[in-house]
Amino acid sequence: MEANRQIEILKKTQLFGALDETEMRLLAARAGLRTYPQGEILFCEGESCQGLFIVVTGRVRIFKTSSTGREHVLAVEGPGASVAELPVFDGGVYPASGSAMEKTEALFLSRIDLRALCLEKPEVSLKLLQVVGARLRRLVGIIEELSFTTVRHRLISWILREAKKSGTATFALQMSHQELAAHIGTVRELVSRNLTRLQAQGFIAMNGREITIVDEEGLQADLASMM
Amino acid sequence: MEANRQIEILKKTQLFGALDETEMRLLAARAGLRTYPQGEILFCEGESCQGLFIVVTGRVRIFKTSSTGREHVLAVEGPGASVAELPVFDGGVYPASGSAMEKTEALFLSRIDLRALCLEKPEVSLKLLQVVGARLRRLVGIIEELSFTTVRHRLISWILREAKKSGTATFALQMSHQELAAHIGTVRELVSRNLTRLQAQGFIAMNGREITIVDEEGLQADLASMM
DNA sequence: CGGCCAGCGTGACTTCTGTCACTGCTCCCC
DNA sequence: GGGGAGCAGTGACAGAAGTCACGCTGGCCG
Repeated sequence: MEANRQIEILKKTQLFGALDETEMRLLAARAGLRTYPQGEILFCEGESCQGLFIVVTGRVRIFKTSSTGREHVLAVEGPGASVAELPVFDGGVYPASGSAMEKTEALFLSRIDLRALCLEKPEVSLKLLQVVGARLRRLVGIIEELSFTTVRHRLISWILREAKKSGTATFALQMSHQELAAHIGTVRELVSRNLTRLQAQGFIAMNGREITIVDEEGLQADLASMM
Repeated sequence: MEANRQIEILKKTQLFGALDETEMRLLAARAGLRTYPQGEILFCEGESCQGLFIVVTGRVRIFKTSSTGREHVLAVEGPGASVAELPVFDGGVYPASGSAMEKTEALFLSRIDLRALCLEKPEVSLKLLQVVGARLRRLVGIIEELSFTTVRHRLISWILREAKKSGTATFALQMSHQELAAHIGTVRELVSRNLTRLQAQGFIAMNGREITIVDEEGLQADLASMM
């Protein structure tokens, strides 16, 4: 049953997990499941927002594109997360674009339905505020990094974060330098050069697509000294 | 009557303007009016959020500080605006600091009260989402500028925005170069140099603290060519 | 009136950034 | 096995960004 599957999905989302069965059914009836092949655009910067997406499977990359074609990734959202929450309130345009990093299924909820739900179930609004708040925090963090630090610093931060995420000192670089560059707000060449330099300085070791942190304290110290 | 004055104030805010008299009274009873002299800190980056501020008079400057002391202004909010909306949802920390740019009065609402209000009056949540959404848009805009453009570009954008705001080609620079630098994410010296250069190139004319746009199209063209 | 101080303008540098161009490498598909 | 396509490393630059150091000015206060 399509509807039952959707309800299962909805239960796992931060936004709607707390709704009761009846609400859930109503919501599922309104939501449309869409499938996007890898690389497909879900929504485009500048387009008018029509609704919100809930990622079911796959991952969605939220990014800005410059007029020269450079990209800056603002966030990557996986299953259970919502994307493009803005439309609930104003009917403005999407501030960034979203694309599927792999084959992705997403539920689409129109702003009209969502708005109605918010008015009926105030908890949903609060959850939404929570999600948007987290997003706001992340954006402020990005601004801080861009405004006050160098590419090297951002790269080190990224490496440390990634290692922490994996739980060990060694982790696999799962993306191309190009993509990593888009994450930390620079270009491919600088990622390449800075990685090489960190390796030459004995802070990290690289083996194919694997990065090992050799001297974590050194990296930390480097971060501190650059500030 | 203090309470009546507060109600007058609340009526003019985006957030609570639509509430009825009863609600308004309740809210006013809960809110605390605080006064801050010029330069005083309302809240500090990293402190745990306890509530939201409504600016009554004066202006509040929202900014990030780097460890070297550089600052980046994220927003300036005047009467009727709310500041630090985050606490409604999570009890996390303030992502940035807020200070009074001049003598400022602000109403403080605790997160508990606000949360209760949101649950009771879903419209308030929607308004909040609208405000937070606008903030989100602005932050994404800042990231875009920082990530893709130069100081010169940001300065030109700022000048064009400022002129538009004033409605004429001439407007007064109401802040020091230092402060302007904090707005566009750079340092004093670069503001000074770039202003001089724009003047030398005949795009703008400066007379004391007054800036006149001489060649708006030239500026626009410059923006376009840099991208 | 003299001194002080914040704010501005600038020169001299250093370091960072981003671009271009070219070279390999590897994987994949005919 | 032979091309390609896509990614990665690197040298060479040009221009931008930020730092330091100074000198100047105008306003304010004692």
